[in-house]
Amino acid sequence: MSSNFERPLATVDVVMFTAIARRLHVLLVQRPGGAGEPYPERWALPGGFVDVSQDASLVACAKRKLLAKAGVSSPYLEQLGTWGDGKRDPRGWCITTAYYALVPTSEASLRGEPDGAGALVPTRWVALQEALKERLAFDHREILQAAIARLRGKAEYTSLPAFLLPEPFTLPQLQQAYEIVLERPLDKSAFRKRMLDAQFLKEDGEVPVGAGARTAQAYRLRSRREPVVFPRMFRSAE
Amino acid sequence: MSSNFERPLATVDVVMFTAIARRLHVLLVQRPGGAGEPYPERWALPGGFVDVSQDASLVACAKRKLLAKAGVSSPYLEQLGTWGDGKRDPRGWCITTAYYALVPTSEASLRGEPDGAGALVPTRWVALQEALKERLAFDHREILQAAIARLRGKAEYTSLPAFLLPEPFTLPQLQQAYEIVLERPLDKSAFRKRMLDAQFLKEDGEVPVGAGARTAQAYRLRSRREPVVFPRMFRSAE
DNA sequence: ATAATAGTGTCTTTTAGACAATATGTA
DNA sequence: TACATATTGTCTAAAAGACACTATTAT
Repeated sequence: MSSNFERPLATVDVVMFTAIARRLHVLLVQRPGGAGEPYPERWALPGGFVDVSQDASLVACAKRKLLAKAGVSSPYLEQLGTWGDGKRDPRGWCITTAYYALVPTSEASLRGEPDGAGALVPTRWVALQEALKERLAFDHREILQAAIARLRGKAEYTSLPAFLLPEPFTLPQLQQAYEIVLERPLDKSAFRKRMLDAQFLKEDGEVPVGAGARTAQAYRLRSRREPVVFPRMFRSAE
Repeated sequence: MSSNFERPLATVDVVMFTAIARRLHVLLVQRPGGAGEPYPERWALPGGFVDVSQDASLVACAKRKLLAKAGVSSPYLEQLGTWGDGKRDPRGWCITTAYYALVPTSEASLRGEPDGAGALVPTRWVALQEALKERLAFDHREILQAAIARLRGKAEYTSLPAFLLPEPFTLPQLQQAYEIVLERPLDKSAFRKRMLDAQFLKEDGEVPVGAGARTAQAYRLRSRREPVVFPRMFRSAE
């Protein structure tokens, strides 16, 4: 019967983004160093085998890892893609479905989780620039680059960067989130018009903004599920 | 060790689109009727188990199915997403990675392939409207809907519908491809400006267009690999 | 000449970018 | 009051939509 094919290994990896000190960071974990372990002690994206007896679905598996590693339970989470071939894992033909998540800055608390043997798995937020210099395990560099491309691409025409902010937030903070993702300055007036016209924000009081300056209008997202799509890209992206 | 987890089943499905008689069609195959077969005799997307001994990668597996079922070897092919949980297949926890392909109209020749037992697997191009009425096997209706949403979505701001056409083609034919995908008429002048400004076409002679009418400029794609991204969406999509 | 379809031009509308000007809070 | 930052306004530019107009070919 067809279901008697040899089954490939199945894993889930998660690219978790957060903004720290005005720079994008990504969560990396260090692989164990034991004998027989692939890529011992290399840094890698958090992930692991799908546990058929525990995970109801692929996305449930991703959420489990998100909670275990970053302590967040419902950030923005989207499937990024699936990589599968006979060579990406020395243990055999292996499929990984990758997700990416945007973790609001304040919630980005680290959790050094004990692994199966009770040892602490080293875990840290790494600036994108540094992470791309690392020799990551498996094809995780390629997956990370795909995640960055997806995030940057969607930032050009959706409200996606808003999910990097804890609520409520101000328009200047939102603009800063965009600038962190896109790595270029945006015009203040055009930015504000665009955001307010898109109808995805609702007002939520005012907040002081420090050091003898005017208070700012605070906003919340109308929906934390999906970003809204703008009718046009930012111009300098062309 | 971690690789001793029970492995889920792994399959690949392909949503093949083509344009026939000014309507989008999708390729469906009929599932076998034998005892123990899930969804016997239901129509389904072409697909099947990843063959670890034969397929170098997931995309190679998708290409194999594309060649076997529709007889095309290098149409536009893009990963759509991956569905995986314990309930979508009665045979067990099953992951499927779905691809979608745009098959140029003239190449859409059907191949009734013999299956393992030598019987012919019923295969047909079905108009989208009809396909969505069918009670498809597994979660193939959901996958099909995701593919349609992706195709329509990308048609709003990329040159994707061009991959439905055999080369060379004319601008009016390209406009028709867009109208078939988007299911709404587009303005001729705005459409032409947009396409020509995007620099993804190169001229390739002229072609008569029949019945006492002016000949049309023919074009080819500069690249059949990737569609180009326009700086703005079609307006009526807002 | 006529019909049919390809291709162009013009005007308006929308939205972004540049950047100056105004508003409002704290020290 | 002075300063810092939020917020608004004005002008220009780019691109799309509407739609009328011109061009070219077969009969």
